[in-house]
Amino acid sequence: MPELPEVEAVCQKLRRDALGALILRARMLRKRNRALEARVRGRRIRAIERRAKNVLIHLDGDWSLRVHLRMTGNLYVIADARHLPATARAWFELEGHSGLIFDDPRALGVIEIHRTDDLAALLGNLGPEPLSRAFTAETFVSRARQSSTPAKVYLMNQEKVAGLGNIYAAEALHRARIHPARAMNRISSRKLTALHGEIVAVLRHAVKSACRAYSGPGSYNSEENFPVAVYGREGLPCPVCGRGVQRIRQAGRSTYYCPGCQR
DNA sequence: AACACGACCTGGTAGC
DNA sequence: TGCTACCAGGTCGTGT
Repeated sequence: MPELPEVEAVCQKLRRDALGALILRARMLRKRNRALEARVRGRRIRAIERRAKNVLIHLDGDWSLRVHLRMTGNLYVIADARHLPATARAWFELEGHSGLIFDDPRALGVIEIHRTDDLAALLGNLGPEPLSRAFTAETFVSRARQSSTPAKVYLMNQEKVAGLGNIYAAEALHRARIHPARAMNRISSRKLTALHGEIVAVLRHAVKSACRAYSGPGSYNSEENFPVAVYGREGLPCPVCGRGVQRIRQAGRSTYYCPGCQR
């Protein structure tokens, strides 16, 4: 479900609610994982960071949890650890009876424990963080020009840009006026540079919206605050030109775009 | 190398 | 109401 902005909101809230907390015990609820349960017991949460759509929870003793929320995952602290949601995947009892919950109705998410030192290799294939200095227009454009992949599919590839998903890839392409099926190496450098800027702008805006809207349990309603132009709006008028938004299928996913604006 | 597709899971909703 | 079909903000492995 969540893309970079929603995962960022999860991390920021988790820092407020769980940083420094001691894990008294853990329980994997769907499928037992005794190694993980034993390894986190008695450790304190020392840092929480996001890398692409992964939540990294660093513990004492150079152990780290990697959580990927995939489509429906969520990670939050509840005041009373006994009140588990029915869809909880994992439960970490913290000091003071509170609980860190990995909630995941569709059970597509991932939770693993690794030596902190091993994370770099594990996540080594991910592309640059789009909100970091490493994501420059120059490197984005030069890499893009070497690929014949359709623009939307390219943007969804985590090895090219880390953290974009179906919504914000579509929105960035709409703002840059690029057709989602256009091969990257057939887009001008000028337009690719514009696309780079729109990726950053869309994500910055969406992070703010997601952080404002997110409150823990429940869904990510960032759409309430982030004004989507095309995503999920098949048949509705494009807010820029008024033409009907179209939906096509790319790599098994729905892509929304405006046939008037995007060429 | 680059792409499409199914698998992984569950739940919500539209249509008959 | 009850059934079916299809949809969903992600990623991986396999096949062409």
